[in-house]
Amino acid sequence: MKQLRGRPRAFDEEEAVRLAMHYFWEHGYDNASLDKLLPTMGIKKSSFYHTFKSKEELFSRTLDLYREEVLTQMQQLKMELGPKQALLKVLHLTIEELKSTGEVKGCLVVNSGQECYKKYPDLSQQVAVEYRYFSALFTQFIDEGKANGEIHASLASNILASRFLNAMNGLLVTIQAGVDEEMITDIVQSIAEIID
Amino acid sequence: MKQLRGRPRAFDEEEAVRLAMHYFWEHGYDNASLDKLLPTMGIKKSSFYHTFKSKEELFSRTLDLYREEVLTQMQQLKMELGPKQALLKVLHLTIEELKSTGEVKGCLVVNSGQECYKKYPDLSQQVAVEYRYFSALFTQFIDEGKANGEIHASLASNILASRFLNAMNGLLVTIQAGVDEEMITDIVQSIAEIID
DNA sequence: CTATTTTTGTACTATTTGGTACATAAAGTA
DNA sequence: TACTTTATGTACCAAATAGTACAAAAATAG
Repeated sequence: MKQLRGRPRAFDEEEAVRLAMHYFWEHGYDNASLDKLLPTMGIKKSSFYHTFKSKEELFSRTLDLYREEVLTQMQQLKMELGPKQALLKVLHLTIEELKSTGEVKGCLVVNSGQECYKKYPDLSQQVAVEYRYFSALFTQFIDEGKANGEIHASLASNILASRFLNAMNGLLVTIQAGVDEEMITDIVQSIAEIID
Repeated sequence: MKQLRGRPRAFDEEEAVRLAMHYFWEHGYDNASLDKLLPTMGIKKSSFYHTFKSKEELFSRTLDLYREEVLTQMQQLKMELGPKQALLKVLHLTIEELKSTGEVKGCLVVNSGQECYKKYPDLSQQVAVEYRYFSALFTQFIDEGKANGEIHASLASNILASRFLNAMNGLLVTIQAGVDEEMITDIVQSIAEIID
């Protein structure tokens, strides 16, 4: 699968997408202008448009990459901590980030869901797809937690997963609305109890 | 308090702010360009900058107006339905909107919290202020519901209010992420139970 | 060495953005 | 009527935006 003809590419495509992903994650889609994105990716405009069709196409790839990476990391956490503690770890990572940096980036997929809603139908639809991956994994983890004996909640696992995800989504919004840390701590506790 | 000198204003300032509020609510702050906002408000650029300092200043006024209007409407609902049912009505309005229009505008203050976070510090701070008004009213309603005997939850009212608000924030995000209506219905039910 | 193919660097473009300049219109005041 | 004050209409502007044009560079194939 080696290069046959023409000038060889001077950058790693996958790595460029990864760098873009982090920039989008930090700044959002619209707010990530190409003029700042391209230096971050370490390539020039001509290379960009030669490799990627458009800004939207690049963003679409970062959404896929993000979902892949998060899912992989969660599987890793599950191996280390078990399914229930893995879910709780994801929850706690948010407030650890808040306490250490004073800010919170949130979830790229969830953020994009809000930013793209009613504005970028294609991206919006992709967000729905990516979200279902998270939902499915959370459901699976909860199932395993029940089998484990770690989770005692009686409701269906997919119901518990959607409630857990919903409350976590709210948590990000609530933090961004500037609610006191004390309240945040209580909310986190109440979210954890969903999968008790 | 009548006009003394100079050409009289040809538009109603309060009404212009209200029209702007609805446009911002529908399209978001950044996405509401002056070129579309001004026709909506029914005024020209010169009048706009003569009356309002800047786009940001106008938006600040719409945030205040929005909070005032929502709080007034909630007081009205409380008089009609009592405190607990008023809170539940606010919750249900979201899915009624979703079912009738297929979309959801959300809460202007909450939406702005996310859009302005890390980008417009002044607006972000104002959002935190407005949010506290909501939080305080929700707390008060829950207090009254307890006194009423309608609400039996044992936790402190401000805790319940923040959990209720948090879950409602999540609901908007979850809807925008494209989750099935079946799940949404369950989530709504679980939110209602917070103030049972 | 020449031709072909692919990538890259530089310059440009058309549109949209929030905001200004400035003359004119419409009122009150002397 | 002349003067002052406030509001409006039209034209403009500088910056930023995503995306293009095109020639030069760097590789392989013959």
